[in-house]
Amino acid sequence: MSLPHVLLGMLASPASGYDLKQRFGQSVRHFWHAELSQIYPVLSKLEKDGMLTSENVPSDKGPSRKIYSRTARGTSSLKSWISDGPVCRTERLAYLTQLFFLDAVNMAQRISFMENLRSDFAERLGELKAIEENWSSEDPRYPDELPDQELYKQMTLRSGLMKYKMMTEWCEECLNRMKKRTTEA
Amino acid sequence: MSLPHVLLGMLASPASGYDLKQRFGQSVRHFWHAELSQIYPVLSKLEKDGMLTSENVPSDKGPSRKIYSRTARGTSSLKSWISDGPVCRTERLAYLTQLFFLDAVNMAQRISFMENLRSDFAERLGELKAIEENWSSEDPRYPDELPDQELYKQMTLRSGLMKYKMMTEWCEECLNRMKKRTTEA
DNA sequence: CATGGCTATATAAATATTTACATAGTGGTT
DNA sequence: AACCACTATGTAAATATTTATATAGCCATG
Repeated sequence: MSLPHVLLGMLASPASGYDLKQRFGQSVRHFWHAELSQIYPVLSKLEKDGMLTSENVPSDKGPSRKIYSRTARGTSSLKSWISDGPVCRTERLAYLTQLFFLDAVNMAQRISFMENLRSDFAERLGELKAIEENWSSEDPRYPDELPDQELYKQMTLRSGLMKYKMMTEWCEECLNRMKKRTTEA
Repeated sequence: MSLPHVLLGMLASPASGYDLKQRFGQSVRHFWHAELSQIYPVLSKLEKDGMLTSENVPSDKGPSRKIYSRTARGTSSLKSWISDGPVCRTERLAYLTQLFFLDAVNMAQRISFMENLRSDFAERLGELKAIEENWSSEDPRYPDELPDQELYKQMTLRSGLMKYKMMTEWCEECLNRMKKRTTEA
């Protein structure tokens, strides 16, 4: 699977499991997600395998935090995962499957399904736009003069922006085609 | 999970597990995939739950086939899955994660990664175009006069065509930006 | 007639993922 | 003081998924 490598990648700077989960909720959200109950055991295993080291840091708020750092071996594992080439064709888009069989329900439900889908895409687009606006206003180098470290993150963001814009428009188009049918019938 | 519902949806006409796997390899490929070893137990369970019935049909080629048919209860389960609204935000795109951390490897590997990604998208786009050409040449109603049963399948196909076209162009753009940097440096 | 490939079904073992639960301190509200 | 929300780490149980293996007949190729 990819989660160990995702965590290794996100540990460019030291962080706890809880921190990593927070990071999932931000820029990474549109292409990966994981629960804390999955993250913790994976971090333990990575430490056991010598990919990470950990340090207990007392916290002023709540229990002490277990901060993980990437080892040279962890970095090398990340590199070879990327060097092995892109991991594709493992996508599972449940909403497209639902659409594929949408004729199973009545027209009101079809319209409602598509409207909900459009809302979801629009919401995600908004989230990514907010990230972009924030980033570009804080860094005058955005997007073309960014250092390498950030360039690829910007490309990832851009793919998300393009995708959700396209999918929102596609939903609109589908809705128009559907509504045209109901008025004609 | 969604696999039971995906199988229920694909069983609009009776089929064996092997047949269903073949169907995964066609139009459904760009948004879902499953192994036979996962399909067989799910079919068994669906039968146990009264969603499907099965019939053993002797075959002229190889062992006898177990043909599943959807029951009224199976159809109703499919309907309620769709009525519950779109299942979103469960995507895991490993290749975008790899890109996100692409600065971990050297420039030659970065270029190679992106070229492989572009090839993969281009290949998928080709597959979907072939499906579309085949379909539109066989059915003069394509795409706007299609019956409801096929309209939503066409919309799904269209979203795939748009997506892979966009992603291929995006890869090209990324490669140009990357190459511009190497020549400038 | 041995080898490999295709159709076809299925189990076993390993791994990945989700959902529910357990624990524990801090700070605020009712 | 009871309750809730938030930070923080984790375990347990259930479920989902992949990879490897087993079986078995049919057909073509050498």
